[in-house]
Formats: sequence, C-alpha cells, structure tokens
Amino acid sequence: MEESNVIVQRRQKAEELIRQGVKLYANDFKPSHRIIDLLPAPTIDNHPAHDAPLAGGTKVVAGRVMALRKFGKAAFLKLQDGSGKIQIHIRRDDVGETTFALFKKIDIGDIVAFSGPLFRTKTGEVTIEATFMKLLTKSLRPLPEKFHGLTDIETRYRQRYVDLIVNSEVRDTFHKRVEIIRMIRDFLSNRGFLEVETPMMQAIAGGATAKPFKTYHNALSLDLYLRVAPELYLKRLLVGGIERVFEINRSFRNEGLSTRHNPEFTMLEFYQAYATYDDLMELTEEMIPWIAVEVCGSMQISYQGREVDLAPPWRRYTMDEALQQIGGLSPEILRDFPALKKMALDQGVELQPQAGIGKVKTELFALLVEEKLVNPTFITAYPTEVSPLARKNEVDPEFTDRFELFITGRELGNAFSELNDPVDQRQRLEQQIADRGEDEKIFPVIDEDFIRALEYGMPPAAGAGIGIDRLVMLLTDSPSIRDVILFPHLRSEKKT
RNA sequence: GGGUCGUUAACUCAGUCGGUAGAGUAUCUGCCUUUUAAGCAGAGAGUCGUUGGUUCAAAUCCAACACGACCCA
Repeated sequence: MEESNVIVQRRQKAEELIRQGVKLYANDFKPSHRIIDLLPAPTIDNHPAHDAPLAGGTKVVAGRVMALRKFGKAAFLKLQDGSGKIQIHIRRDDVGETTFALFKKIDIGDIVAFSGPLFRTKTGEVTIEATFMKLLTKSLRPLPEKFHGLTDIETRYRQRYVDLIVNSEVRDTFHKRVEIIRMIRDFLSNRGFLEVETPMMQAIAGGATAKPFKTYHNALSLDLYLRVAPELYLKRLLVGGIERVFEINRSFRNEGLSTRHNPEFTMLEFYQAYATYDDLMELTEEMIPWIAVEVCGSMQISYQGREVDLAPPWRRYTMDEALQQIGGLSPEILRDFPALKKMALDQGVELQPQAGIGKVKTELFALLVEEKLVNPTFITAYPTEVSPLARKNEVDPEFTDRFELFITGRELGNAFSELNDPVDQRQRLEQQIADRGEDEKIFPVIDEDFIRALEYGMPPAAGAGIGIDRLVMLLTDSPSIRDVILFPHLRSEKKT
C-alpha cells in the first residue's frame, strides 16, 4: 500500500495523540440525535426553511468531518452522519484550551462527536455551537478533494467505502435499491405470495441457458454449481402446495461483464398457481409503476436523457408483430425460413446449423427490435424452440404463452405460463440438449428430480423473473449495472 | 475475443517540438473568533501503470503486458 507523505504525517499525528493519552478509537459514546432530525424539514423545493424555529437544548451528534475551516481560535466544520450533514461551530472560549488543542489535531475524515445548542449563522445556516468534542475514530488516509470529489470510476468501484463517504448520490442510489426491493416484498406479500430461499448451490444448474460457476463439496465428494436461476426449485414448491411463492436473491452466470451484466446479479422470480402469463402481465404492469411513483415520484421518468413513460397500459406485441411493425420485416419473409436465415447471417448473426426458424426470429428480434423498445413493452408469443420451460399455446404449438418485458431497450423481465406436463417437459429438455451447439454451455443433464416432481402434479401456474439490478438502474437513472451493485466484480488489482 | 480512448502527487487535472515535473485541493508551519471551494504568507510531497526498445537524452516516440472506460462480437 502506498504511504504518501499525508499518510505518514497522519500516522505521526496519531502516535502523538496516543502519547498524550487520547484514545484514537473510543467506543464509549452515543449520540442523542441523527443529524437530519436537527435540521428543519426541507420545503417543497428542497431548500431548508430559513425561518423555521430551532429545537432548544443541547444536542449530541457524531459523524465524519467532511470540511474544516479554521480561524485560529475558532472554526467551522461540516459533520456528516448516516442521515445528513450539519455545520459545527467551535470556539476556544466555549470548549476550553484542552479540548481546543485536541481539536487542532482533528483532520478531515476523522469521526468525531460534538454537543451543544443549535443556532443560526448570519447566513441562516443551522449550526451546532460546540461546547464539547470527543474524537471517536482517527482517519489515517486523506479523503478525496472537496470540490471535484472522487470521480475515477475504477477507484469508486474498488473502494466503494470512499465513494459512499463522498458521493451523496451514490448513497441515494443504494438507499433506493433497498427501498425498491422492500416495495416488491410488500407488493407480493400483500397478495399472498410467500417469500422463500432455495439452494444457490445446485448439483444441476437448471432453469436457464447459461454457463455456471463450478465448485466442490469435500464432505459429499460432490461437484456443485452456483445456480443460474432458482426456477426449478420454486416450481417444486408449487408441487408442494405453496401456490404463490417468490424469491429475491442472487443468481450467478459465468459469462462476460458489461454495463448490463455482472457475474452475480439479483433476480425476482415469482410463481402463481391457477394463473396465466396474462395475469402476470397485469401484475407486473401494476407493480412497476407503483414502485416508480414511490421511488421517483412519477410514472414519467428520465433514463439517461430519454423520457420513459411507465404509465399503464403497456404496449403488447407478439414477436412476429414486433418484427414487422418495429423491425420492418414483411409478413412474407417471416414465413420464409431460408430467406429469414439468410437475412440473419447477412446481419452477422452466428447460428448453429440446427437452428430453426424460432431461433432465427429471436436473434433478429434482438438485433432489429429490442433497442427500439424504450417505453415498457410486452413481447409475447415466443417460439417454442427458444422456450423450453414454457407452456405451448393451445392454438399454435409453435409458440408458447410467454412474454418478455422491455424498457429502455433492455430486457427487464421474462415470464410464461408454466409447462407442467412431465412428458412434454422431458422431451423439450432432451430436445434442447440435443440441439445445443458446440459453444453453448447449456447444462448437459436433465434434472430428473424436477421431472419427478412434475409427475406428482404441478398445478397450472405462471411464473415471472424480473432483473432487480436492471430495474434499479432504470429507476435511479444509472448507466451501468456496476452503479447499482455495491461491490461489482473487477479484475484483480495489480500487485506491484 | 476485436477496436478506440485512458493510466502523471493522497484527490482533480495540465505538461507544447523528445531536453530531466507543474497547478488547484489536501498536508505541514505561521497569522486569523460567523466561514460556505474561507483568506494571507511560506514549505514539503512523484518508480509519470509495468517491462523492454529507439535516442546523447523519453512522462513525451515504438512494442508488449496490466488495469479501467466506451463501442462491437
């Protein structure tokens, strides 16, 4: 670790304080108030009221020193706790020689307690007139510069603790993330859904087409995989009689990283017996706008400079309709497999030789349509070929009763009426395994226990998965998934 | 995996034509009892991402590598 002169000086200062008998890391002190509770409630335009009366009496606060303006025998400083910031005024004549001498050793970044009455400065700022000060934690490393702050993206992700100290909008984002997840819990719980936890370590990583992480259990002498989806376990619970069930938790995919992909990510999956994908469209269309209003204050939000209107009802297209009306394909070519395949190949799509028309359509959809779906849009009627766990449509078994939800050009959700015919399910999984290409890392084994569970009888049901990270990105206007994950994965820091 | 850009003090950034390192903040010293990026005077602080190459001379030119960002696959 680097030892800049600033850090060396701070270590020396710390040693000097120890020699003077000052505890650098005291933990025998409790604040009486959160800072935010001392400040007048903000007015509608978010400015603190300048004439609101202040609470009387001595207030005790603790927090991190974020700014320091010294004037010889007095000083102003900004103290930040988990709730907000307040200004402290300290004068030698108020606190006495001894405390003021200690105060002179305080650095920006130290965690300090102050107490005293509230007053307003001549500019109207609510301030604590300190009559007492106690060092709680000495900081040995300097915080980033006060004006520009910390902007280096790599440092922000690698040292998120610093990012959180100095960038209030980062704190806001993660508070909103928690709020969004809590609202989803409330929404589903209020509708009779039971929250469960299912295995993250699975002997067979099923439920999605994705490459898993592998690990090993010594005592069981067993290869295990980090799950790529909770789906097959949640459906076992439907079999078990839990008719409304959901899980919000991590899944893991051993694939590339991007602004939209982190190796571990958070998914909501929920399943409802005696429901169809239509019911889940309605549920989703209700839930997300409700969250948006609570978190953003409106159903009309802005994402990376684009206006997005989350007000229901949302547009619905079948995949074929979307390919025609948005992708610009003719109805004729949609029925002409060779022509369609040639078009895909000409556009640079890589196709396995055994790819059927459903796979080709899905690839063309991703290429030609997805990014144009800015306002929320349900795409329905996915080809059976690309939907091994979804129920076939009663009228046309080439398609499934499935939808995906797109907002700002990104897939946010995936849902379908669940396939609960164990014979069909086995055939579909076997077909998928037979069809997989050399490079596709679909898990090469059927989860026989899942089939066995279906053989006991799973009630007709529909299930949906919603990417929580992407939902949080949308509602916090964050450009990268790394902005909504506290500790995103990066390559190892260089060791030199 | 491919392309483009970036990496200089703790932080934010300059650095011209290749001539041996700069600013602001932060830090240290002195002055300063209502400041708001406080002010004034002074000081210290660098493996210029790493390793090679070209050159009398490299932060600067070339190559490889590392890490990051964005775009593409």
